[in-house]
Amino acid sequence: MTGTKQRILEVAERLFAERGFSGTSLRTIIGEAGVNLAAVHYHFHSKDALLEAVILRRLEPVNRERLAMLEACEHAARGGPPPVEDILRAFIEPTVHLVRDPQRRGSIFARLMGRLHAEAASAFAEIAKKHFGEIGRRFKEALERALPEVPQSEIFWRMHFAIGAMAQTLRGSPELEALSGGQCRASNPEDAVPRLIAFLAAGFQAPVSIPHAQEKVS
Amino acid sequence: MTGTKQRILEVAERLFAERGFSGTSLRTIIGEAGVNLAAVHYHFHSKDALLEAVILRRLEPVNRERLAMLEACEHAARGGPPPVEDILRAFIEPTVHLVRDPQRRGSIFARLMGRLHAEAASAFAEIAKKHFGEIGRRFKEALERALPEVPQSEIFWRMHFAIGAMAQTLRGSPELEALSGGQCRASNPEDAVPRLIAFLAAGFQAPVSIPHAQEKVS
DNA sequence: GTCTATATGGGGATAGAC
DNA sequence: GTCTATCCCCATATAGAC
Repeated sequence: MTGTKQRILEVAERLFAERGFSGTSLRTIIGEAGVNLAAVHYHFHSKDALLEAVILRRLEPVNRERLAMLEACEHAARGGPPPVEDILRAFIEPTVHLVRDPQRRGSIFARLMGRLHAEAASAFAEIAKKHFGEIGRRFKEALERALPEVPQSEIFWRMHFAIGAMAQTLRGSPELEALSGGQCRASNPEDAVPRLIAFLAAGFQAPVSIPHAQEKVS
Repeated sequence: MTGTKQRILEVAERLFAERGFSGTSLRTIIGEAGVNLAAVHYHFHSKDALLEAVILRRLEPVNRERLAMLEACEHAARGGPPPVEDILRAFIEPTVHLVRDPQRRGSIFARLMGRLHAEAASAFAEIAKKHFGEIGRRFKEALERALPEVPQSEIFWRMHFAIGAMAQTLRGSPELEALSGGQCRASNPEDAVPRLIAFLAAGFQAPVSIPHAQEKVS
């Protein structure tokens, strides 16, 4: 039966999300998945490759949907730049409302993404660089067109801040939820995403006060 | 000689920041510190306790300076609420321009804080909850006064986003720096902090569009 | 306070039978 | 494809001499 490979992927995804990559051992994974240790090395070749498989399984559809949403809102804008909110939504929503996933597995992967943004796992760093390059450029261009008054390098900074806020939201923050006394359950994407988009859109549109050397300002 | 304890603390801080907690072994630490393995267990009792010592050594002065800066800007506002920018600066700058540290050790700890915000290390979760509670409440109150038009629960959300953006900035992001072709070196606090504050201040002042149940709106 | 030596367990990976 | 058995190394932690 080849449910084995699937079960490994799903348990690994959950445990990596909960405990991090280096905090999760293959033996824990196989224990919860009820499979044999050798099966992991048979289906994937190493722990690093398992992580890569876990990520790619979700990231590729997410990135496809991101581009589709971006193109849709650009088309809707009929030549002009779409509103910043729409561009941000195209980037953020596919990560949360993951594909057409009946269970809540999407949010588990979202937590994994948020967590891996912070972890050292070199395997992830390469994957991120490889798969983020194209997406990043595409959204950067869209944001530049939508924000002609913001210099190019400042767009990078603000994308940086935005991704941090998004990653924090994806992974959740126990101490802040505790502080709010349950008023803000960041783990609930339906509550979080519209607020996040409003916050980030305002940030992107903030006036630029820091001098930027040798740049086209529009 | 008790340089041993110091050297362990400093090497551990750097390695935890670079590779994460579970990604760093005591053996790597003692190798770089040039001390004996048993010395770690003698001076600290366990790896968890070592992490706690590493964090507390920096976090307590940081939180003191945060409160001092907050009180200073509140005093300067003479009864009225201080500008949001000043409140944010009081929270962010002490993490970066750490105490009066001659070397660049401050930024190493900053990276550690950014990274640990994401890692599972239960030891850190407890420390964060304990030491963030007071600071969090204090800054939440200040932000509420400065933003009377923003409902209370929305303040929590925006603090959440802000801390995510701050943590990302503290820890740096190789893929974004690569994308920018070196235009935005997030690891350089002097460049990052003023931009981060401007971005976050705009986000905090964004108009509130999502309905908030049963709350004082001012 | 600092060392050597060692206890004890867990880690990723592989060979080879079935 | 799946299993058992095992290699080999690394992990945290401790005991006890100096």
